[in-house]
Amino acid sequence: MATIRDVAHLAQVSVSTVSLVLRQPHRVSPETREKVEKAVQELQYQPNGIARDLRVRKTNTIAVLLHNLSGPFYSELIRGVEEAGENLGFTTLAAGSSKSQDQGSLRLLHEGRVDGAIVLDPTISSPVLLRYARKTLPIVVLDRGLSGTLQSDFITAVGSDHESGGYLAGKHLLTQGYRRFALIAGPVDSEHSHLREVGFFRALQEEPIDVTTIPVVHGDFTEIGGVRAMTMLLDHEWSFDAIFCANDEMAIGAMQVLEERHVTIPEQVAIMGFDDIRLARYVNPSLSTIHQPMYELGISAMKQLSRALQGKTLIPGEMLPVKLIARTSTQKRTTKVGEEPNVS
Amino acid sequence: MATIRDVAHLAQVSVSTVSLVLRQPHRVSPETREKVEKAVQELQYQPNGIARDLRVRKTNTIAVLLHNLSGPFYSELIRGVEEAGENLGFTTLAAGSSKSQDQGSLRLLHEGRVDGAIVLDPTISSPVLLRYARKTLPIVVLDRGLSGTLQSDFITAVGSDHESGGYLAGKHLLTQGYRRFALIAGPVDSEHSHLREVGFFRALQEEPIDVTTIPVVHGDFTEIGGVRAMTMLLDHEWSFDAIFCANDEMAIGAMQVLEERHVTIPEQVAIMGFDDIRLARYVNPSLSTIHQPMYELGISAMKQLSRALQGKTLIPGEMLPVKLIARTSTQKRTTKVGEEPNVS
DNA sequence: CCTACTTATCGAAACGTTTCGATGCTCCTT
DNA sequence: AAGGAGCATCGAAACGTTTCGATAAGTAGG
Repeated sequence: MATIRDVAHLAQVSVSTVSLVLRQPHRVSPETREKVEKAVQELQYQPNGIARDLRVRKTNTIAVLLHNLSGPFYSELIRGVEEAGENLGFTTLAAGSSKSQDQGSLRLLHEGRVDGAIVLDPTISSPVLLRYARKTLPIVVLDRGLSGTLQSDFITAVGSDHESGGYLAGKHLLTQGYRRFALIAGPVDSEHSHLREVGFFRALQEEPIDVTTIPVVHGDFTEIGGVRAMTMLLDHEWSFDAIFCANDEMAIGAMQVLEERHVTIPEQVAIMGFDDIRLARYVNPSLSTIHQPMYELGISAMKQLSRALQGKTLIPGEMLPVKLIARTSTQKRTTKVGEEPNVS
Repeated sequence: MATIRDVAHLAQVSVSTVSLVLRQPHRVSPETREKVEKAVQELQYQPNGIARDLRVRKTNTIAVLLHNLSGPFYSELIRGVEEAGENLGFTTLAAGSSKSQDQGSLRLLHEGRVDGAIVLDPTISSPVLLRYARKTLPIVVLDRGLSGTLQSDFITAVGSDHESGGYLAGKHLLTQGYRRFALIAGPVDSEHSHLREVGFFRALQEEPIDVTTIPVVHGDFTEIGGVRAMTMLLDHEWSFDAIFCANDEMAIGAMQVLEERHVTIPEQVAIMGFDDIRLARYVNPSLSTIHQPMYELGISAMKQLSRALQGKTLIPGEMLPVKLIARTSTQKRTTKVGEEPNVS
């Protein structure tokens, strides 16, 4: 690889002049500029970004840390980050996180290879993030909780309004005429699941419905977890006419069990998910759910980061609105189904 | 941020000694080692990766270039790359590619920020890649063609065996008893689609079946493209009892049209896709397809890269076997359907 | 014609590491 | 006791840029 020195030599000028031509062409006379440009061409010179970064102490790069790059769930979100980043002049890197700290994505942070980070990986603990965050490395956590209070001025969260989502789900099921509910929640320690549950119950209580009689079983956010949860619910002969699942994956698992047991959806039981993953539209019946504004979340996160890098103060914790997506799994009950819609 | 100089100062040793402690601890006496380690702790010293990279002219980082990070299709593949990379001591970065060349992912390549690249993005042209590839920056293209002959020793391809995939699909439909075929291909310039088609026809000719009478319509690999293609096929009143689609997305689009028109699958028409995307298992009826070994492809690509970086020569063009996934969309025809399975 | 200002170019320092060869020491061998 | 080997430590150069202050040359004003 040719260096700036080689170019300078070939063009018979100093190294600094070459640099000047590259960065502020107007400051150099047309003749020398041309000489230099010719040399650059001839040598196919490409400035070394690493050297540049070292010198200017800035990389114009931000990292997106994912649990694994596998999540189809996050694709829209990343697209938002990337697009906003491009407009703002940043290169976006995505990295999955590996177990060891000295390798993989965390290396990007502590070795100063990026100017900022957007963290989606729930397996990276808040204390760890807190340790890395600093003026020259602001961090935005996205779609995940930030357990404990945040001491740092250089870290913030953006996410969607899970509580409202739960509320929307509850309201929807109520207006559709359902009255006897069951809940398949996420892991107990999932803040998101908890918020969705809280919102859901808030809606029911407005009716009012006695929420203490509603069975709640905790799944693990996976399809198979949904299968297990639903099986349990059914085996214990709980009665209900609508199920709210804390995410779509579990809802889909639950639907499979219902189908096997010849329980019709939505006639006998309505089912509602959360997230609006792609699959939701395609399962049979199509799954009603709550849509999170993934793309907008990405944009928003990137903007926050950019603000922070300009030295502005971070906005503490942004929350974006979600949207109800009504599909057939919660279609209004036909009156012919002979069950009284009574409370509890 | 503390630098190595600060550490040296605090520990009362030279800079080089600190470096030695960090890289080859055994070469320094226990006493000084301890002094240095204490200073490192106290200052929370983290070596600057950029400076290190500049000095040693190596980044231990490889880039995965995607068209957009959105592809759920590629998640398994990236997982393979990442895992293999981790074992080999590389950090993996994924980057979507943007339009401008000076920004985004290509910057990683020409500015020397990575030691190698795995390219999945079909929008990056082969000449461009050819220009970047060199001894110190080997490139592996994955799951995409490499148009034209390859002059470079530093670039290679790994992909799956699309021709065999097509063949497998053809064979499968034949053994299931189908005899009158139609084809929904990809874009005309898609090498993959072409290979799949070739393989498919090879299978049919073994029967033998006169392939010249088989209608082929070109889609664009999208769901909506599948809808259009299927509509066309139906409107022109072609008769067929099985359709091979060059990918699952289009197959799913096609299925929607069939359902609307009350054509039953697989009784009246069987349908077969390619790729085995997640959705394939969930559509109704579930879609028979050809599975590509995405994870293995990722592993393989990473290994190639690692070989190249060790100065070994690249293996020219690896091709991994695919697998038939038979589901209900091609279920064996029941004999009661009164159509003679005649040739042509 | 001298001074003051502007413009074009340059040299050198700096960014934070790693690594090579040099410098002392200590200890062993003969 | 002299010489050599081996070890611990160090100084300095190098990686490839950018940028600051200096210098030289040219221009304008009085």
